[in-house]
Amino acid sequence: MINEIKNFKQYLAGVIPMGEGSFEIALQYLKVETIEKGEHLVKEGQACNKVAFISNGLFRIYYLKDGTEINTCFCKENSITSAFDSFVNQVPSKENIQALEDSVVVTLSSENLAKMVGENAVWQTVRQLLTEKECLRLSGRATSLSFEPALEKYRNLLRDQPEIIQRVPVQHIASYLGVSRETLSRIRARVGE
Amino acid sequence: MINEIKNFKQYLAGVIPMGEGSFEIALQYLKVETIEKGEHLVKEGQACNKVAFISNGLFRIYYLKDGTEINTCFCKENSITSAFDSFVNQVPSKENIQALEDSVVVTLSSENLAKMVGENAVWQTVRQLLTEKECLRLSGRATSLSFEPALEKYRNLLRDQPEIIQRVPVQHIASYLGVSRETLSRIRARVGE
DNA sequence: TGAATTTTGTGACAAATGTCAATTGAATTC
DNA sequence: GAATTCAATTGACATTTGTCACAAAATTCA
Repeated sequence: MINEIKNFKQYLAGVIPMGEGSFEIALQYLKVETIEKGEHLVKEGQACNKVAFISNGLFRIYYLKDGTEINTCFCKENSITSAFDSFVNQVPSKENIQALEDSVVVTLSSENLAKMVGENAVWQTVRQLLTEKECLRLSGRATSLSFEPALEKYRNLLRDQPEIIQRVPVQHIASYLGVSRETLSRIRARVGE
Repeated sequence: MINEIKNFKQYLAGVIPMGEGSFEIALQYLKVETIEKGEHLVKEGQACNKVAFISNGLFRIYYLKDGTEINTCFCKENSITSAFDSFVNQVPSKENIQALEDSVVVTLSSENLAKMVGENAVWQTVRQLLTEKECLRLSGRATSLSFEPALEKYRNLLRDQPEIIQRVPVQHIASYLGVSRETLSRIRARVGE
């Protein structure tokens, strides 16, 4: 089994204990893709009909508001990324997913996921758990966006996802936190980070 | 079948087509509760082990930050409310759910929901769909909190949930939008609403 | 390497929002 | 129905943040 698939298997094992053979159903459906820095995994307007497990690399999810990009999420190796609304409701995506580093992902189409759910109920549970995880992430994001002043938002990010600050250009972080680049610049100068 | 249960059945029919008899499994597990204005359905620190379908009335979900209440959601009749994190992960709730009007709800414990999933797979799908719905709601909330100036936040709320503005005290709306009461007051004066 | 481009940082100022205090208005209670 | 409490509004001012302009630094690419 190639490394990327192994990583995915291991990731799932951390989400739910899977009996022998449950994962093997997936093998025929999984696809390994290489995405270069700057390339898009999903573009606005496309239907995003897959989820991607990131074996290696880093992505950002963003959408356009009045012509400017607003980042909503950074996804790094050993996690799953997708344009959620598009994937779930089979509608064109409003979101873009772009690689911030050269990346390798394992993709699974919604169609094939549906087949897997039919073959083994554990995959339904996987789907449920991943959805719940996404809920918690979004809930945390909503909390950190409301009422926190810019400094605290930055500190929270520093606490919760310190790697992001190392690996993501400042302009993208600013947009993620909902502050201007300049404000974030000044905050960083003050924090001494 | 009493009215509240009927309402719940009808609500579910809108979420997923349920075959004859699928809903009837639930009857033995559902409980109808009356909550007076001001009372709490869930309090911080408790484990929230149930979801509640609101047949009648209105609730707010809020948490405490440095002693002040921050509202994260308003839930009205014909929708479902719960302290999501607590329900899913069986941990003490950080959220409070309080009735803003005299209300009647139909509750279902997580324990019983699990039983129902065992008896009929459609309930697993119900759970999945409701979780996805919650994701979309949270995603929308995160979007409206980030970068929108106060005026636009208010306009968006006016567009998306006009009833809330009629039925919820202004102070609670301000906290929901992430602005001070005073600022919201001034915005309302300007908008002429 | 060196030029061009992009990203980041800084200063000056304007706009938006928060805070505090006082007032008005509405709801509740006795 | 008057008194009391609570909620909402308004004014004055301080603080935060955004915007614009430009400089410095880093990165990209020929």
